[in-house]
Amino acid sequence: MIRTHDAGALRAEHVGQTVTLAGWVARRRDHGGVAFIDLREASGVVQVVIRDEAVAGNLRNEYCLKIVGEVSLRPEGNANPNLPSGEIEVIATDVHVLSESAPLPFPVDEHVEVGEEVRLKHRYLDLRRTGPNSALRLRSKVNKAARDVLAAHDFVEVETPTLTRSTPEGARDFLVPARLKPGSWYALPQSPQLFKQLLMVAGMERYYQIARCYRDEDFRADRQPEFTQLDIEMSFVEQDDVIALTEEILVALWKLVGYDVPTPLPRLTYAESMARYGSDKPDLRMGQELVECTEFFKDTTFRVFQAPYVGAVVMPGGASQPRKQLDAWQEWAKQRGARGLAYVLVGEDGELGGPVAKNLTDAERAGLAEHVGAVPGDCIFFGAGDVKSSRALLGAARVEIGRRCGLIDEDAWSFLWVVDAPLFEPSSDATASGDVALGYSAWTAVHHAFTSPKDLDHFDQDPGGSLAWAYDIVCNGNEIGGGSIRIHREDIQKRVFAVMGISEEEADEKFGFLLEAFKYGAPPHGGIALGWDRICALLAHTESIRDVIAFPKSGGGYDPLTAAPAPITAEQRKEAGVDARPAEDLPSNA
RNA sequence: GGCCCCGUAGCGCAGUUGGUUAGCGCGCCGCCCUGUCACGGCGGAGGCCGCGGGUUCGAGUCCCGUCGGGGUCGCCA
Repeated sequence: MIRTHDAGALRAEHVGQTVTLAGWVARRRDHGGVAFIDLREASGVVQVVIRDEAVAGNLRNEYCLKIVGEVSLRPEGNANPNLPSGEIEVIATDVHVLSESAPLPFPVDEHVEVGEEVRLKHRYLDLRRTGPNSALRLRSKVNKAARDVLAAHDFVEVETPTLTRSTPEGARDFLVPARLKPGSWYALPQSPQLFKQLLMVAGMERYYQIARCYRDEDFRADRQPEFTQLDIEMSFVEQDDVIALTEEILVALWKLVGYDVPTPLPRLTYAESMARYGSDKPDLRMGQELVECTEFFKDTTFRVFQAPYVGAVVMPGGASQPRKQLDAWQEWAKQRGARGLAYVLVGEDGELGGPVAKNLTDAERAGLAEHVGAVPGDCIFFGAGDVKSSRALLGAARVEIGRRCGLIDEDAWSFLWVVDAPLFEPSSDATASGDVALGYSAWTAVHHAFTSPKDLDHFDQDPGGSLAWAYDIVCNGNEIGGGSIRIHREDIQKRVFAVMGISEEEADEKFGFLLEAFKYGAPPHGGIALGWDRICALLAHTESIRDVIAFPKSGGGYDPLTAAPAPITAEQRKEAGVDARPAEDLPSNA
């Protein structure tokens, strides 16, 4: 090694030692006769004293240096308590410039706001900063912690192909031209779903992989075209086994940030979660549950509330919002596709106000506040209409209320399982191309087509009412993972396909290899996939998953650093076979 | 794909009702400075106001389009 000591690890106990350090100039304070250099490297920062002006004067920020010097106690009164190494300094006897630095595109400094675009373009500089740097180090520890837990349970880490066929997650595939078979294409996996099930047939029994997944969808704050899952599959297990293992992993992960996850984690059924929180990933760090009002308004004369569902959510102190703010809520609701957001203000005297109040009967006005749990000064928001969309609106309002009223404790952790998800949903709800593409019936799989029904005997008689052995793990309002017990019996699988309207030919074409594998003594199995980027972002206390990805892409799937995606040459185009005409295109899914 | 916000010096931003030479802080360059720690002082350089078009005597400012970024809904577990 070029260095003998880690700069940031030097303490008073090292005083008197001659050390060789290597690192970067974080800052230079040049006083002419004496200059101070903050030398930064992975372990931290130490102050280097240079008494030769000719040497110090030529140094600039982010020069890469080798320093030989003696560790010395700082003079009386000159210690810096803000620095772990603040009691000492290194008196340089030799300063060697390993590498100069051009003027920086942005300051490599903790306390300077820099736009994300320029940071990502020069991510290697951004990552020199403590915050971004430690996020990646944390991620590495997260990986190790998970691997340790899984290794202790005899899990086998297996890599699966990234050049493959489309997997049935329902998103758009990234496609790769096959040079040796012009006109044919690989798909990048949306997840290793099919492979991990094959590994169960293969008798691996316990598989995991920190797997890269690819989905060609529009981008959001929370999304990257390639992202990472901790992918797990186990044989001979039931739902509780997968849940128990997952909880063990979560305990190990959150231990890294000094939090003891209390297990077993609470569970909520999907139906209950939707009814109480209007969401399948409720944030339990706040209250403000939705209040069912359908029965309360069953005889109402107010037309808007003569609906299959009426629900409410209370905004504490919301009655004092100015009119402009209440109008903003209407806009907010309209943006979500609702007609508006009815509200009633509970005055300090208990009198109800707002445009809706006068439409209510005396009896309704008398009992309303108590029914929804509102107190004087509160605002009651209502959602009325069909159950699903009304609850979704109220659920979103609940979260928004939490944010605006500061009801969420940002230091708190709330975990829960959402279980008993429906097996199917009406295809009309799944407007996407992907899910609908699998079959042409009224029903499509909520999770995916290989999820086991809870009631093996009757699920196809009442597709809309049947439940799945599927479970989602939710943390602070984020779905951080989800999985299911899979179908391992050919007859059940065929019946599920039948409900979804997937013909034998189509099933064969899309994943015949899996169905074939299942003919040879497939074990009962199930698993889970954890959203690794989001989990790391939560642990790092950062908003964006970009902060825990070494080289993330920006909007539109653009990589600001490499400028990918990029055009290709005519030669590449020809060789790759991008324009080759296949013998015949597959039938359209639409 | 819909809607909203933002593009001004290397970085972060200001720029009035449309008005003459576009500012501030940091950084950068030069000089000075022996105890600083986000050191300090003096001086200096640095601008296609994202791009294209329009309105106007006159556009950083108003209008249309476009590109880039961010957010949100759709989509996506």
